[in-house]
Amino acid sequence: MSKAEVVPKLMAVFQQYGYEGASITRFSEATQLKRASLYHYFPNGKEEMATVVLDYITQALQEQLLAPLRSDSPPIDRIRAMNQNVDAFYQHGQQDCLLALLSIGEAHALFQGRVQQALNLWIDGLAAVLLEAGITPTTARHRAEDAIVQIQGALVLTRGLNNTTTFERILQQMPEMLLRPE
Amino acid sequence: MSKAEVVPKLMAVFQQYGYEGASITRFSEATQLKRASLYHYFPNGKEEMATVVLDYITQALQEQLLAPLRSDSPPIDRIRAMNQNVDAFYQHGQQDCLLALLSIGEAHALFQGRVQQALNLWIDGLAAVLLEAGITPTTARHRAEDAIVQIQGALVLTRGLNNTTTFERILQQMPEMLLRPE
DNA sequence: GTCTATATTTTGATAGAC
DNA sequence: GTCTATCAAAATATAGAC
Repeated sequence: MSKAEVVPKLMAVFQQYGYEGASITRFSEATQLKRASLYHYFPNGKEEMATVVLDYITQALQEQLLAPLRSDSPPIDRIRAMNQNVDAFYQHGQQDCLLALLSIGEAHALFQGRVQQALNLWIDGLAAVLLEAGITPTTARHRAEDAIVQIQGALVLTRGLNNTTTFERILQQMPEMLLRPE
Repeated sequence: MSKAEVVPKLMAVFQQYGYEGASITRFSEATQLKRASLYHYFPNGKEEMATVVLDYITQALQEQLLAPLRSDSPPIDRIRAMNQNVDAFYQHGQQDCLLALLSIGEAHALFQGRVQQALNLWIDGLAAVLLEAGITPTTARHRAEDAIVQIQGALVLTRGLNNTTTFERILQQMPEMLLRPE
């Protein structure tokens, strides 16, 4: 099995259990590899696994969420395209966000830099579209932050209420929220 | 030391490390009690501790966040009063929300009922104020959900960006967001 | 109510065979 | 590259003294 096949399975474990809840045993079950095999791929254990997974999702962020924002369609259609992929990315809100999970507990100190970088990529990508749509810079930045705030908050509520309707509603109202007149 | 003095210290550990990251050793350090003493108070260990902490914060939610919503001031002032306490409750966004943390990993199955109940109390309390302010029922429910979404999302961003400005801005714009014309 | 001591299980990690 | 075997450390939990 190649490393490229292993990483998404590790990601799934981190997404389900968070950093401290993700044990080597759980990784072993998810990948069908014994503990020692995992250490062959990742000599520094869990911390290295999380680093690789973070790089993997940062690339997914760029390809699946940011790329659609740079098409030549009208701004509102680009945001809708991103949101369709957001919906798939988080499985209608049923999948936790790793950037949020890796900010908790001892993971926070370890991965703060990478998490911050990924979130800023996302915010900057959204703000760029809003600028193109004629929104002023400060407002564009604020609204882009609000979009990520709403996605992350909706994920929390989806889990807490055990119900994806809020997540879907938030995504639906987001394009017009972002592009409303100032 | 009484149980009432112990509970807030346990809460702080859960808030910092999440459910799976909170170990009996960390509880022992935080309370200055040896492991066995903690089992004297909570024979069922960590699960019972989390249950008691959840009841404790549900009460704090009612007293500190919901009570201000039932004053006889104008709706906008009541929401502002709640938000002042939200700001203190989460220490300007620097303290994680236990309702979010206890929805992760194995904690989710254990505490889903209590978490859902607490979140619905909060949403219902906010929606009631919006109804009094003349907002129609469906919109009131949606906006109340949006408020909790924004608070939770802002907490995630505060941690991820290592910066409380977004949290403060979200709280500041929330009263007018909630009461804007339909 | 708090402690020491101890038992048990789980976790993280490594050595070395194939 | 994957495994078995093994270890040390940490975690959960209990018994019983004071």
